[in-house]
Amino acid sequence: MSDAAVAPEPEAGLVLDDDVMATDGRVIGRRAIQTRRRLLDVTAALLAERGALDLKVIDVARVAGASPATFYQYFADVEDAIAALAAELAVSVTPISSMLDVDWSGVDGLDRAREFVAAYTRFWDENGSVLRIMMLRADDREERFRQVRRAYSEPFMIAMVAKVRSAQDAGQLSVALDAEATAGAVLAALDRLPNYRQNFEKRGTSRDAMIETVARLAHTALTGHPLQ
Amino acid sequence: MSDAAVAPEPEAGLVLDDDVMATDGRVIGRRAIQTRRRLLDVTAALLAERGALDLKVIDVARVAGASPATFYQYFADVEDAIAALAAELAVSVTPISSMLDVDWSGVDGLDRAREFVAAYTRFWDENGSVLRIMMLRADDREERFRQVRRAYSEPFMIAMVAKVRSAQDAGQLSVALDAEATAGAVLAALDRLPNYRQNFEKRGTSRDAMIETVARLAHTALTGHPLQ
DNA sequence: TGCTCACCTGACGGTCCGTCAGAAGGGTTT
DNA sequence: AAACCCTTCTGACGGACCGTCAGGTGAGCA
Repeated sequence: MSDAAVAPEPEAGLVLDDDVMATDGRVIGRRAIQTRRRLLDVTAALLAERGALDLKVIDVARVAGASPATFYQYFADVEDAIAALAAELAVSVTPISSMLDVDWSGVDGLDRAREFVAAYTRFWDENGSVLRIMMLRADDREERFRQVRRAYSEPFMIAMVAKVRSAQDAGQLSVALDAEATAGAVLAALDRLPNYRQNFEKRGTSRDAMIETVARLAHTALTGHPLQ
Repeated sequence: MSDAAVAPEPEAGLVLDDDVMATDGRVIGRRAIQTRRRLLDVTAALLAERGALDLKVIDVARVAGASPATFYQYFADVEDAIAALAAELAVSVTPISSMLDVDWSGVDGLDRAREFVAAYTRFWDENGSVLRIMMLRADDREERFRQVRRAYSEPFMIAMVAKVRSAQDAGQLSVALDAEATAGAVLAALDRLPNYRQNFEKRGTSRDAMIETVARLAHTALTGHPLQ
């Protein structure tokens, strides 16, 4: 039969599919978990394909081979599904924030910075369509997304603030710089730059050059080492 | 008298209410211009008040005291109105991009940087709800918003790239830094940081400290002067 | 085979969209 | 001021999508 709707990615990854509840509060079983996952995967796919504002429940359901009513069994609305996707990303990004645990003040600090920036940029390339909505709705003061964004950003902020403080303690970095603001500025650049990439490439700036440059700027801002 | 033929357009009035067309292509008169403006103002107000995704044509029309059909006479849909608002912002931001025309390499360079960052942050505080959608939809590869965003960002990019290049020519700044990417990183930080402000203030970082810190980081990135 | 319960869906009232044809406004001519 | 005309506005409508029921379906088990 060719009536099979889009086959969802079998690669599950580190998802929190256990302890998931339906909208009526009951804990769901194995079959329901699969259905929910299919709906989430289709939501992510359509989000990447069309834009952010053209996402209809009816389309997600149809592509997932389910009825719209099924969608509402697991999510209050489309944003609820996007929030669930964003919460998964907040978990799956931790390997990247862990990359900040190594010291950047040594001779290979710039190499570590470069690896980190490359990994973070790649993560945005892969998940930008969900992350962008997370950012937008958090900026819009939607509490649900603010919480998810905090969970997402916190590890980066903590690690970067620690770098700034230790550079300041070592006398490498001016204490006129606010540690939180410095970390925030670096993270802000990392969060927006991947979105500018297409424009850069149109102007002749390659992805690698962008990563190299941002790595150097971040390295300087977080360690106080001179710009090289 | 009032219809002086050769009078050059006073480009100061940052609104493009002249030469505005209805969706059917006809040039509209004075009464229609007022109606259109009312609809735009209400759109901006509701956008700031509720979030980005909860904006209905029917609400805009009702608050503006018009019929939904009137709205469609001037805009194809809600996004079209937001794009028009963003286009106005791209014009009204030019006084701020002009602030970059002064030199930052002298002893008062940091003061100029601080003034610039403060002005740009304030502009985001006032117009963030429209700018955020412009950014999101441009990131979503919506051509209309990409064009508006380019018009908005271009003056900043040009001026910042010029700063980087001249610092590199003067031997103040490493040529390992790509000029476009450096300018983009600074602009990226400026575009996202105002949105993090609330979180900062919750953590005890004041608005002024944020501006001060970002000004120092931007000053260093664009001039090559050491971080002070 | 038939039972059971977790899971799924058809169908429906309601809201909003986007588009007409025609009404209302307001300026000009007679 | 009445008649005219062009611009601007709107009531009303078919259609799309929303979100919610009550009831249908099927996998596992006796």
